[in-house]
Amino acid sequence: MITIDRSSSKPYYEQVVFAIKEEILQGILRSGDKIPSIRELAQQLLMNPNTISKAYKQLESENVILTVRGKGTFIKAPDLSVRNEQQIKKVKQQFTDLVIEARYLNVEFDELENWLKNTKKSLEV
Amino acid sequence: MITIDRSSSKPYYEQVVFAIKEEILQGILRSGDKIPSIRELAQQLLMNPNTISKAYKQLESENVILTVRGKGTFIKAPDLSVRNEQQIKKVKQQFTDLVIEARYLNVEFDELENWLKNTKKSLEV
Amino acid sequence: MITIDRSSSKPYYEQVVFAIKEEILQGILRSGDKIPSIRELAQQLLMNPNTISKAYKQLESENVILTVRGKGTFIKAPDLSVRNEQQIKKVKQQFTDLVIEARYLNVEFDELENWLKNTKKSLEV
Amino acid sequence: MITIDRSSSKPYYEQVVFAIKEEILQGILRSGDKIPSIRELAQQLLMNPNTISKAYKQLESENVILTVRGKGTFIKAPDLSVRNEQQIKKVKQQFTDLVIEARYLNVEFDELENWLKNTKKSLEV
DNA sequence: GTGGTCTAGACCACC
DNA sequence: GTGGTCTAGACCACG
Repeated sequence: MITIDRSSSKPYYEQVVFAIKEEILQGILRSGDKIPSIRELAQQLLMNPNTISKAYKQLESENVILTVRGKGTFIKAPDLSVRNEQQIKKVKQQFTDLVIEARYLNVEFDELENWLKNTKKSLEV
Repeated sequence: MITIDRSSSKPYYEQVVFAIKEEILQGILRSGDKIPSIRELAQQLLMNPNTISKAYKQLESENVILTVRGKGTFIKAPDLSVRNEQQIKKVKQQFTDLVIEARYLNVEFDELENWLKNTKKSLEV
Repeated sequence: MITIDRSSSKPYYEQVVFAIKEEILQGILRSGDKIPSIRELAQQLLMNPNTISKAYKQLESENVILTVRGKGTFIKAPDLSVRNEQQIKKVKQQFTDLVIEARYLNVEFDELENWLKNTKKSLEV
Repeated sequence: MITIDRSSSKPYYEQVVFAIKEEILQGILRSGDKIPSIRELAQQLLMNPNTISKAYKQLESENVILTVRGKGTFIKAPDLSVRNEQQIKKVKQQFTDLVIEARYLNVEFDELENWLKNTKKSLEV
């Protein structure tokens, strides 16, 4: 179940994109599953359809979902053989930045490793 | 030496904040060291003094630097005894989100651990 | 209603910060209330939007208000369980200094107690 | 013994003014006592003579000290019969502002009364 | 419509 | 010389 944090500084549409990806990784959504239409999800989350539309467009451009006219929107099987190295580089940069930020807040590397392990566990289906 | 990525979407002033923190963690800047004046750094980075000022103000509010009137700005010894748990919580959330993002890009957990280790190494003084 | 003392040496943006806090303590503003947009308040007080923005940013960093994108700015419920002892120490120092200053102006302690009591009354909702 | 907090945002000269007043209230300095010359105090506090000069000038304008050419500078007996109501009004405003600030930091009125009492005690000669 | 960022240029207090 | 404040005006992302 997607929930939107309206007080977060993260754009709503990014939160939606992220939530879908998370549910896929958790196995809640699987390849081929149908996801709600833009209007449905907008109504469900009390959001503007434009916002959901933007999220779905981004998910499409990232090859996460597929929209079939007249049928609906479906989860696509992730292509494990291809890696978007450019994207990964970005994420890596953000990762490093975040580690530095955490270190500056007196978070030890051991603690960071724990964070990583816990996230790993939470994604095991 | 601070460099600004003008094509990044990260605000300039945040990049400056981050760069200073990084240099401190790397041991390049040490407690008591003088950092360039607002005007100096602005000229050096070809930026507006207001932008640098914003960065310095944030660093001061985060207790990273100390401003002494007419003398300049100095690195402050981080208070290792205090942990801002509220801030840490935020960073942890970002960390978890980033891990999920990375996993979706087919980055294995082993690779993430390597990123962590490498960052650790780069910060060893 | 916020009024700015343009002859005061206190920065405008601090006066705004202070005025908002005062209205909250007086019960004029309550948790969840919407406050004017930056542009609105700027126009109303005949000030530059940047100045109001600075005030709002400080209020947000102090956890007094909450900014919701495209919706506006709202009063946040103060977290009564957390005390920022570092900040309190600063205020205590200022308080003590001010008492000494007052004593030097021949203000008796009884009078100071009255000031305190009157302020208390004015904040009783 | 005067000490200057070089990391404070309070101007040095104001700190000097304040310190002299405090010593008078504490009974360390009494009416007629000779205080160091500008040069002496500047050397002692490792400060620029201009700064001390500014402080002394302000103290003179506030009728706290008296400079006798060729003799030195002396503490003046405070005139208890006259009250500078304008100054007091200013201080009262600052006082009220500070109380509001403290209240916002979850400092109860009882605690503020204690601060007041403790300051009173510390000034009893 | 909202707030966030950045630039440019001005003035001020402090040292 | 230093940093702090304020104004003016521009552009952008988000909803």
